[in-house]
Amino acid sequence: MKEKVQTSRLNLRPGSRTIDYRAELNPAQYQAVTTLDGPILVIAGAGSGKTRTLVYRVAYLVDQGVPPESILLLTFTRKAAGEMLARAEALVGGCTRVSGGTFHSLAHELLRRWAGRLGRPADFGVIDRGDMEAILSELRRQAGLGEKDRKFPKRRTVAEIISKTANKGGNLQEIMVRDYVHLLDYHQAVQTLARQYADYKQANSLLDFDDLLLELVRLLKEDEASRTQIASNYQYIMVDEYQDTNPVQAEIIELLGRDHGNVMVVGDDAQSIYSFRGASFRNIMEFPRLFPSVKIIRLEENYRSRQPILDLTNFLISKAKEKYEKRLFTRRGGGRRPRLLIMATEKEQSLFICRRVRELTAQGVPPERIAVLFRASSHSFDLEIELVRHDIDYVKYGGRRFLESAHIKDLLSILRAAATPGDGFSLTRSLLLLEGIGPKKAAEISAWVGGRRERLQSLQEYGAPAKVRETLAPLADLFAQIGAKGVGLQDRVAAAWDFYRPLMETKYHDDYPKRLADVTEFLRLARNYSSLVRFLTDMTLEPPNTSGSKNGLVEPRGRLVLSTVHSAKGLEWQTVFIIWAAEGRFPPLYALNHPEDLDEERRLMYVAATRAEDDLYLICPLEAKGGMLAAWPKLSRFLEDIPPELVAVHEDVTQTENSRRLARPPGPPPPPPPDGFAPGQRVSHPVFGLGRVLTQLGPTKIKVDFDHFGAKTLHLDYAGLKKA
DNA sequence: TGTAGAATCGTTTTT
DNA sequence: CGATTCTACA
Repeated sequence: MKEKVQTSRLNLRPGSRTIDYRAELNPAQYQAVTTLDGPILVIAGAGSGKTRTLVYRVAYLVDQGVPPESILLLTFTRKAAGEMLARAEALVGGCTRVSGGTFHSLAHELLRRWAGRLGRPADFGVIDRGDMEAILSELRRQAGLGEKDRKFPKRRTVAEIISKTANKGGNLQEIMVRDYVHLLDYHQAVQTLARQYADYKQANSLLDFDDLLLELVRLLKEDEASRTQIASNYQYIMVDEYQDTNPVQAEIIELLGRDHGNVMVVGDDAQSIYSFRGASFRNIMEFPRLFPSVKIIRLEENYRSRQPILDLTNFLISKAKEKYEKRLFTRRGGGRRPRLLIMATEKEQSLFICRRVRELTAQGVPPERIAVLFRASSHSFDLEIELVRHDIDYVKYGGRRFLESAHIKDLLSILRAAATPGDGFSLTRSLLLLEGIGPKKAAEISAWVGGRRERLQSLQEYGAPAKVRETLAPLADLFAQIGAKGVGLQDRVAAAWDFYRPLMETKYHDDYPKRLADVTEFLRLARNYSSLVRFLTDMTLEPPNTSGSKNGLVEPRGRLVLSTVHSAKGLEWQTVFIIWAAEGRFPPLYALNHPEDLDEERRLMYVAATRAEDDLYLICPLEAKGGMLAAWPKLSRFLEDIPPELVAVHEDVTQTENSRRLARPPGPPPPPPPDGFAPGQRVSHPVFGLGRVLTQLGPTKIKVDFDHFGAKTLHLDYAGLKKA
């Protein structure tokens, strides 16, 4: 069969080193590694050697004579895949191939090969969330929906609703009733946009991330012959980070594994942090329903962190409302208690980290063994400024990515338009680059092309004044050049760049050099590929998150690591700083009202804290800033009730001023005491906006129902509440 | 009418 | 910094 999927290549040569499985693994790990038949569910705690177990299992299976290409290894993130590859190579090395990658890359590859069975073209384009949002706002503009209506749902929210509907298989209205009650007025409009979006994808041969998985399920379900044939390629299926999968992914696993049941999934319910895209830790508990003969193995020994860190993380997670009991322990003795630092300002926080990183590296700790973690990528902006000023080199994971920059999107859209003539979306974007062509003409021309390759390559024949034809000619030539047979990928990419370079020079004159560096990186990445389509889809499905990446992971050698908590999943460092552990940031403001969201935020804090091996710093600047924080600056609720013996408050940074601030929250200067508010009175709050007074609970306490944040109890001295 | 450029706004997390 | 909205001009 030629339908093997080889998205990532795991290079292994068992025998290049003798592995003594029994000695190198603990009994539970050993059992997981060596069980050959039937489904296995591994419930594992943080730092328990999950990846190690999977890697050893691959080696073991190969030792047992299982052909490596019939082992399918699936992970949720490309980072996890990269990590696994790296460890596997460290373990053995060699050149054996294992099938695998992310669910999305698997789906993409299978769909391309089997597109005919679904009656769709094999050269569909794949669009990411940014593309989806761009399409939605264009559709909204065209339909003239909610013009000048400031309350109209943002394109991001519309995209979210549509994606949730796809993932949960429910209907759009139900989803909106449950999660977007405040937008229910717009339900008709959203419904319309959803329909138009579906039509748009159909017309332009596009699939979004959700479609990839859903279409694969459709293929496997509707065509039993295809399913058996595809499934027979994989004798063993292994899934890492199973708590991050959604029901659609679970279905894929079931469909691929049901013939033999040799499916092993590994996960930790306490680390489920992707519910916003339909993942649920409940999936783990659903697994035995999919595979009733499952064997359940628990890995509870932690090999990463020292006991004082585990004491704290055990406490953190014990407060979660819903969880499966698990108590991690370690044999790693000694270690210091995690330190909790309250600072007056963000600046102090940044300076403290610079100073401490300097000290640590002076003591011989490699910078790449130190990480600073935060809830949202913007939280590190000030720190980044200070790091540059202190000449401390760093890499940053998460946040704005390479592909989101306009210049890379431009270049990519030219290549995509040329490679997939049906992709009118990319064609439109390419056309917009040309002088004198705006949204109207671009849409017109794109419609005229209508997916026909001949027309794409002779754009100048589009009936229009000579001036427009003149503008179009170079682009048509370029498409012809890229689309020509027998041209190598490098030449195609180079041609696109030759075309775009002068445009970029004028369009982004100010920061041309900075963007040029990105393009150079883009060209370098292209050198690893020989097929244009392959390159383009990898750019969408597994984009590098910054320059200098390998396996989607930046080599941090010699550099401090900055990361969002989401991107830190699965990684570990000797020393970890968690910054902005403050109400309104971690947990973020928008989570304060939803208990389920708060539970996920708590797990997020748990994931962050469990990344630390030896030392953990929790830092909270008591500074209200830009309306990001709660009513007044306050330590994160997750850390507030920690028993004092579990953390150390570091004295030399908690200066007198800070102690005073701690004793009484500072907040904005208290407004003159209002005369009192009557129930029903409309009020406005600096952070929560408009609302209606419910009851006054006492001289300083009042309960207000905010339009966008629900009911809240406020302290009148601090809240800055005004009559509206 | 449609395009280009200036001013303003807002910013979770990810496949 | 990118998206959106506003304004000037062809």
